[in-house]
Amino acid sequence: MPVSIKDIARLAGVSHSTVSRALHKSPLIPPATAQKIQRIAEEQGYTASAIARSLVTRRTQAIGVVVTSIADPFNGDLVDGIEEVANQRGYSVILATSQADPDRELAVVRSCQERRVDGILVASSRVGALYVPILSELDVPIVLINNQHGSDFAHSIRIDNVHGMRLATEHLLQLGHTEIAYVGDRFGLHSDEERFAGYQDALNAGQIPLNRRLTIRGDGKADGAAAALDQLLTAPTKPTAVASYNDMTALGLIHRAQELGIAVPEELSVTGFDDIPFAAFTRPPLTTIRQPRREMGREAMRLLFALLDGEEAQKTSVINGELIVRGSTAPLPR
Amino acid sequence: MPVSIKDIARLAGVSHSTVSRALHKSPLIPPATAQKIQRIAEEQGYTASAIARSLVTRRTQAIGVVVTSIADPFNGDLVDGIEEVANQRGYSVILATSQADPDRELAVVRSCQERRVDGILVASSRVGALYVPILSELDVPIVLINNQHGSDFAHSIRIDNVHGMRLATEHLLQLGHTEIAYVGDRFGLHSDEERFAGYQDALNAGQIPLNRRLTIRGDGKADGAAAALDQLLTAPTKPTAVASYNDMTALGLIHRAQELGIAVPEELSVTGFDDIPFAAFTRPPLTTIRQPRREMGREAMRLLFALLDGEEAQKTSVINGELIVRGSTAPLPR
DNA sequence: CTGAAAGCGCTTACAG
DNA sequence: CTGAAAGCGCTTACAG
Repeated sequence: MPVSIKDIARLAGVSHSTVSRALHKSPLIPPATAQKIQRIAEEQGYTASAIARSLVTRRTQAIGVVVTSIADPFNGDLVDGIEEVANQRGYSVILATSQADPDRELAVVRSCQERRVDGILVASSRVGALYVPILSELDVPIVLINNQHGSDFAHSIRIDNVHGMRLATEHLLQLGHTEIAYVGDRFGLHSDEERFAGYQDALNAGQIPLNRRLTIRGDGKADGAAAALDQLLTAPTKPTAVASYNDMTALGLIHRAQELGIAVPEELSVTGFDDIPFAAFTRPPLTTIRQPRREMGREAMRLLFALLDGEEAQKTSVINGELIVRGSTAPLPR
Repeated sequence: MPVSIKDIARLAGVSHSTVSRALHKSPLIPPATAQKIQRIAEEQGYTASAIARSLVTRRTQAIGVVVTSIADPFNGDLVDGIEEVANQRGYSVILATSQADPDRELAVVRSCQERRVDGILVASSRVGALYVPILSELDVPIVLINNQHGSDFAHSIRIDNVHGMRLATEHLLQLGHTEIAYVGDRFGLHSDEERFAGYQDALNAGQIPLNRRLTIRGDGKADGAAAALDQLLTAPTKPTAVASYNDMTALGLIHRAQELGIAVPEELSVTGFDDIPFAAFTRPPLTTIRQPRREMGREAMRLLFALLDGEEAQKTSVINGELIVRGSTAPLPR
């Protein structure tokens, strides 16, 4: 239905090869001819078919981005950064959600392949270690962002979880806390293991023995955190501070504490991880570890472009988080 | 580079037509042959080229989605709903951001056209009335979501802004407030005009005269809201309640009020609009008008599919928001 | 400077 | 059941 190069050729009385050249501003075509052809194309509302072009150039100028959910504000920022640098080079983004389901992740990666995207970006990849080879064997370049399987995958960029949680825990130690709890995510999440390791590191460095009763699992969301706090309060020694796996957990903790009449930060200091957009607006505003999401998106896209350009790119780049001190933490009252 | 139908044909000793048929499970091909071909395809890691297929079928099974910014949680939910129903029918989503810039919006729509998407969804379209014809003349079906030009565009789905803000204002009136301020967005936003109209409607119905000193502009964000509150407090009659254009404005208002030692909701009731994910987590939690974002995304996608299926679809569907009463509003103390 | 030709990887009527 | 042929809309060497 849309007008093609042939229609224009007929109208202009030239061959379609000439039209193609004129539209590409080929130096071979004299300006007069080129302008005439361009005018006709304009009049006819011609829009080149990227599909046809891709078939011959073997480039789609499109990259596939797979995230767990686009509704997650974390991914929103990430994709924004990706889009920004993709657009600078005229690339489009094909978005797909994995729903944090490994099978679906593989399926959407496959769909990206069918569309012949030039490269793929996967955030929070959850395919099990068994499937990692499948990803590696794709003949399209792929880079992972904060992947959840520990494996040192082909190319990836990730936040330094150990370092970040150590920062948060050290902050709590410096405030004088010693009974510091850790509320994690569900079992098996690589990032949770790493953050827990950072928590342990800081405790060790501070000569504080690890108290298993103060280590507990949430679910990465507010609800799980509320339940975790209830459980935490049954421990013989009450924590005066808690380092949370992420901001949503911290928010749930604070919410529940307030319901129980426990003042934050006066009676309980709480740290988060992520620095989601609302962390600054909660009451009290959240002390947390900022992940430079947008920048991570940009960086991942740059890495992918480097790969596409055939450059020798580093395999993994690790990004540091930053401690943002706000109002949810306070010195231990003595 | 990827293996093609021809490679498989050679390996299987058949023509590429037969391979094509076998891979599509055509009833023409006997099971034995089909299985053999499928096995070879599997072994060779064959992935069909959607590009080549699209060229002949004239369908890409892709739809273009243009939003102002994907980092905006509002759009995140919307896109999630879109993706959900798109995926059910095997469609992919090509995402593009307009940055709320009309020129860029037109550019990305054009890029979607080049990619020969089967349809286009545009959220919060901001192209001026002058450009609306350009959108209407596309030969690809397009549906708009909450478009910002008042024009009754081809096909669209939108929240009923007048109704929503009337709901919020009526709620305030019922609590006994009479000095109710309105803090809007910047000048010229269609949705702001509509919400303001809803505010006026409720006031009229309640026999409350409109007080211009209580009508003020924010910028749709927390910062602008803080400034707006400062200005509001210089008015001769202080408001006891304020209806805000959106949640971010309400949050900024509450934040600033608390800084100034004004208790919310005891001394000042505040309503929002949108019901962003965090509205339930602020202190006090926000009374607001919920926009069913995900459902709106689903509905828009369904409308687009109806168009693609050649069905007679309604032109505009208007969705009602819902009043969610939480803690930021209280009866006027007497 | 310009056109005819080949080809990108498929689908699908048309013959057999 | 199967293959040869045409064609989707382009790009680009190859001749002239």
